[in-house]
Amino acid sequence: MFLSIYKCFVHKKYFKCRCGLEVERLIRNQQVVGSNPTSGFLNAQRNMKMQPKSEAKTVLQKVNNFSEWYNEILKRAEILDVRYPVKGVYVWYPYGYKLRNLIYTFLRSLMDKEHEETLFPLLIPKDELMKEREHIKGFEEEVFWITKGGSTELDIPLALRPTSETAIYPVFKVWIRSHRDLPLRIYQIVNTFRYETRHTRPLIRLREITSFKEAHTAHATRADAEEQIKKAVALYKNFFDLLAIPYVITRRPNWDRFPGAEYSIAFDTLMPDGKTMQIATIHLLGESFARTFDIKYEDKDGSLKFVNQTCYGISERCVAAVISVHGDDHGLMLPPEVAPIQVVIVPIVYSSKGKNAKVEKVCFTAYEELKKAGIRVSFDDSAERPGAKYYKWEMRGVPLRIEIGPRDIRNNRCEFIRRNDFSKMQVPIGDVVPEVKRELTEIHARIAKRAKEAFFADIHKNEDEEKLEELRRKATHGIVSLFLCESERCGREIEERLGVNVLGEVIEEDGKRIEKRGGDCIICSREGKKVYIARAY
RNA sequence: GGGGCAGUAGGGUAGCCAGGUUAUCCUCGUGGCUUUGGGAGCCAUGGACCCCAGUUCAAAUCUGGGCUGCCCCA
Repeated sequence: MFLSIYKCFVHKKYFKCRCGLEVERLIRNQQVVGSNPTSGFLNAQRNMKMQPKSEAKTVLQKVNNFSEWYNEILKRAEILDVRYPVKGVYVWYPYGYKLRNLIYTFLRSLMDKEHEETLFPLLIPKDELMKEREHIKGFEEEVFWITKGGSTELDIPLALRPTSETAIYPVFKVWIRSHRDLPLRIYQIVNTFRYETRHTRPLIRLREITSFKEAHTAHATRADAEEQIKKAVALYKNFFDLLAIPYVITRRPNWDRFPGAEYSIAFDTLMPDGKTMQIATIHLLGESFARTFDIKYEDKDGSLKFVNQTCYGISERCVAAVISVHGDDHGLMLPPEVAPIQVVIVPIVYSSKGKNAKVEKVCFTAYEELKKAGIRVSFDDSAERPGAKYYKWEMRGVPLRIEIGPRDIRNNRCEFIRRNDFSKMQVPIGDVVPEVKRELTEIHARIAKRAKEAFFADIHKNEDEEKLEELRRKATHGIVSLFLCESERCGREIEERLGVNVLGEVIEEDGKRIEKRGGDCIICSREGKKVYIARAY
C-alpha cells in the first residue's frame, strides 16, 4: 500500500494517508471539532487564550469550590507537599510545620497543667492489640501489620498503633498499684496509622496521622472519671477558642461511640462545603479496659479495685480546620496566636539612589523593636516588587502587614494593612510596637467573630417539626437539630432518609446549657432527645 | 462499598481517538541589564512523556497489569 504523509493544519501533525481516505477524515474532524468542547483543537485554543499569565497570580475562589481551593492552598501556602508516592501520607513543608508546631505548642501548654507528657512505642504486639474484643472490632480492618524482620517471619506480628490504648494500658497495669498513684494523667503527641480504604485527604483522612495528641487518664472512681471528662471538654473549648474555630459539642449515639468506650463526646466544626468535621473526641472508658488489662489499685481499706479510665484526642484535623474555616480567596488567614509570621514589613524602595538606605534603616529598626517585643516579625527585603510580596504573604495568612516607603518616612509614619479585611491605617513610627500588639488582638477578635457568625448561621433549629424534605435541604449545608429517640433503628432511618449522619445528643448550644432537652422522636414519636444531624466528613 | 476520569519539565497544559518532525504554550529555575506605593520587562539559558510487560519496522500515543491522584454516588 502506498502511504503518503499529510500535515493537518488543525492538529499541526502529520498523518498517513491511504488512498485519500485520510483527507476525508480530516475534513470530518474539522466539523466534529466545532461541536465538541473537549476536542483537542478547542482545548488548544482555550489553552492559549484563557491561560492566566501565572497560576500563582490568580486569587482562588473558595465558595462552591472547596475541594480545589483546599488542595491549592495547601500547596501555595506551603503547608503540605502531597507528592510523596505513598497513598494517604504527606510531607509537612517548613512553613506548614511551623504552623503545626505553634498550634501544638499551645495544646501542649494546656495539657501540661494537669497531665504529664510521655512517649509510648509505635509497635504493638498482636496479642495485646487483640485483647479488648469490642475495641479491636472497631479497628481490625484498618491496622497495618509488620510481619517480617528482614526475610524472617515474626513470631508475633506487630501492629503500627492505630491508637495507643493497647500500648499504654499494659504499662498502666504495672504503674498503678495504690490509690496514691491515682489519678494518673498522661498524654503523648505521636503518629498513628490507619489503613484507610476510603479516599484519603491531606490532614483530614490520612493513613499516617502525624500529630495525634492522645490523653489517657486513670481514676479511682467513676465520679472522678466523669469529672475528668468535664475538664477535658473545658480544655478543648479553650483550645479551639484560641484557634477561633467554632464548634458544636455532642454526645455521640451509642452505635457510633469509640470502640470499647461507654460513651463518646465529640467536637464538630463546619467546613466551607457545609459538611461537618469531627475535630476532637473524648471518651469515658469506665472499667472495660481495666478489666481486660487487669489494671487494679489497692484502696484505702485494702481492697483491690479496677480503675476508671478516660481518653481523649485531637489530631492535625485542627490544622485543617484553621485553614478551611478562616481562609479566603487570597489564601490562609491565620489567627495571630498561631501565625508563624505575625507581622511582615515590606519596604517600598526606589532605585533613585539615596532614599533606599533611609527606608531600609527605618524598616530594620521597626523590625528589631518588634522582635525585641516578642512579635514574630519578618522583614521582606527580597528583590520582588511590593505587589508580589503582598500576594505572597496574604497567601500565607500573615495577619498584619506594615508598609514603609519614602512618603511615609517624610511624614514619620508607616502603613498597617490587616489581612482579615484589608483595611489600612496610618501609624506613627514611634508607636509601632504598642499598635501592633493592639492590632493583633483586634484581628483575632474579628476573625473569631466572623467565623462564629458564619457557623451559627448554618445551624438550623427544628423546633417546629418541619417536613423531612425541608430538613434534608437544610442539612445539605449545615447542621440541623431535631428530636430523636435513642434506638439505632430510628437513627439509621433518619440518616438514610436525609442522607446525613447523626452527630449526637446536643450538650450545649452557643456555649450555654440548652433549655429544651426532650421531645418526640421524629421517626417513632417516642420520647427523644435533641440531636444534631449533618453531612459529615 | 460502587462508578467515572486522569497521570507529559518544579506547577499548569497541548499532542493521544487516527503510532512516525526537533513534544506545544504559560508559569517556574539560573545568569545579566533595566525596574519597585497591588502580581515588572527584555535577552540568554535550564528542565518532562508514572512504572512493568505486550503489539509494531517504529509507542507519549494502542493493549494488559501495577502504582498514584481527582470527581461523583452510597
